[in-house]
Amino acid sequence: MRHFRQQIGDRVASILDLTSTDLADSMTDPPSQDLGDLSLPCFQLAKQLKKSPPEIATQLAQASWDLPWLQSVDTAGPYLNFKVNRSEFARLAVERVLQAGEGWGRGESGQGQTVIVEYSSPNIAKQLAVHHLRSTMLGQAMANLLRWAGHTVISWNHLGDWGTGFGKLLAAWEKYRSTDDLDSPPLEKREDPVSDLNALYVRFNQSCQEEEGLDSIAREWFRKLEAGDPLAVSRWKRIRAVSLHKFDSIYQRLGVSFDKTIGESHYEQGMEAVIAQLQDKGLLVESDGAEVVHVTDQMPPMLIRKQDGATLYGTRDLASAMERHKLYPFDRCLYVVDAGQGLHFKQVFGVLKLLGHEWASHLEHAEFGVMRLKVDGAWKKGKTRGGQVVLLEEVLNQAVQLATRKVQEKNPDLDSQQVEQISEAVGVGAVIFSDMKAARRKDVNFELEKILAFDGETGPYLQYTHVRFCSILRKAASQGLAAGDGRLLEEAEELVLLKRILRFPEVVARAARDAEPSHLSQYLLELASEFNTYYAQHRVLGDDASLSSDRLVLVDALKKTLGRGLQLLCIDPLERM
RNA sequence: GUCCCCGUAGCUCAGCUGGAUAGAGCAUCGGAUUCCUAAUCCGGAGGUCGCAGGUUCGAAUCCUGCCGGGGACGCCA
Repeated sequence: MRHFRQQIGDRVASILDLTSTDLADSMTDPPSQDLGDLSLPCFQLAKQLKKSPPEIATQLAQASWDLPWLQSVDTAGPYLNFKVNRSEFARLAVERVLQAGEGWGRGESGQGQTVIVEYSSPNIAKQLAVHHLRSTMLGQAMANLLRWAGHTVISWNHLGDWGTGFGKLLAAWEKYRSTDDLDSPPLEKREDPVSDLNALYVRFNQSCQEEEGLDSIAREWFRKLEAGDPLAVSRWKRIRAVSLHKFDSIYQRLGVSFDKTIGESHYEQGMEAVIAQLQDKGLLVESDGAEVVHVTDQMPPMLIRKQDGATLYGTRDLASAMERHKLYPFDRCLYVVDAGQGLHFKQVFGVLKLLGHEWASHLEHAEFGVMRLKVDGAWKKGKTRGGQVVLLEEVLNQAVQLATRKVQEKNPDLDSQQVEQISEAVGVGAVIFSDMKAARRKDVNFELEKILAFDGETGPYLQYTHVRFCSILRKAASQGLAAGDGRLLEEAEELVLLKRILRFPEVVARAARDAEPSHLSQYLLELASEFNTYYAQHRVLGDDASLSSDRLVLVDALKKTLGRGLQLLCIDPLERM
């Protein structure tokens, strides 16, 4: 749509003899279609030209407008309103989309820019819970959007595979061998090894409350791991491997993948070098036996090394950022992590800046609101520690199960393989969309009933709309109907749809810029809703063959837009459901 | 106490870098299916945009203060 606004902007600039203009961006849609299809408020110009807004509007309206896709230019007080020549506009719009082909919506706003997106980043030896959905899906959608906007993206999974917690796990492995020996059956052969590991961990933690000395045993195991003790390392590696294997199976269902999966353990060797740098710059300060860096007066100091000499995850984040920048000198690096870690990232970014790294300003905490679970009637942040987690996989399975029933009921002729494939896409899509519908900063209360509601503004609604497009295209193909050029698309609802379609590239660019997938979610809902309104009023394939051909091409453009949009959100666009 | 995020209809949320009468979905009430999938569509009812100032020709949108909710604030990640 910007393409068209730009033409108006250029013409206005030449009429008024202005050189630099950003008029294309200040144009809006009039509040009603009676007033026009596009509007330029003249207040800004009034300031520049020292004339009243209505005066300028009048002057512009009286000038000659030779854009072939414009019908008329009118004023409404300070507003300059344009009416589009529907036939010509439609022809040009359709042409634009179809020429772009599979690359429709692709932008060049990110050309030549490298972006790292860190997301998901689960801890190994723990199951993925529903709340992991947030970082995982938001991050994957951001990566997709940034790529589609032209950036070079490196998607990054910063695995939590290091820390004193693993000392506990290794201690538990040893302690409970008589009741649950992880070597028989071996971890790798078990049905759900991660769940077994998690159970062992929880059990150990509970014992810590009652039994004295378990903590020091756990610390000792972590020390062994750090020192490279063969048994500790081999068990840790096995734990890591089975965890990754499990994660991958879920990532695959969600359409999630990473260019880099690097655990915190990777940075362990680099810790001393980081600390040396901080020391050289005179930033490291002793405080209560620990070592800290004072970032600014606005925030508490960042803890670098504990009293016992061990480093913390923040120190590893410093090392990680520096290594990343060496490998891929990025223009942006997004951390898709919950808002609760705001201070932590401020400290990390601040320390990097103190170290003299210019690129510290390229680091962004793409924060999101927490997911709360209902615990004893109150909404609480879901935590693994106390048990009480809802497993992501179980939520997916429940959604798919419900979708299966629905698909079978609506479409009894499908064979079982089709039902399975469609249900998976609908169920998983519903879960994914429910997580990305609202702005990422909003906290979300986990309500299974709402996720499983397939009516209204939901993933299934979008997929259903896509299915309608496909049905029409299938039917047209079976009739051998050719695509038209769009010049007969003169209905008001058709203009609404064409304008909506043309905004797609702008929406992608904005969503990428703001790291805000919900911009796309909202856009797709509007597109679907406008189409369904149209669909209820007009027949696409009717008696008039040439009109049908033109409407067909509109449906094709809609399908390209919605289909691509769904893919960017990791939702599978379906042919039937 | 300090800092961060949020506060729009009964509930869940849109509202783009300020622009012409604040929009959806759910729930509720009433309608639509000979015809491209009714997982849909149409209509009714429902709002002092938390409150008070300020900036501006113009504020739900920007600034300040207050209130309410959530979160973070040193040896977990």
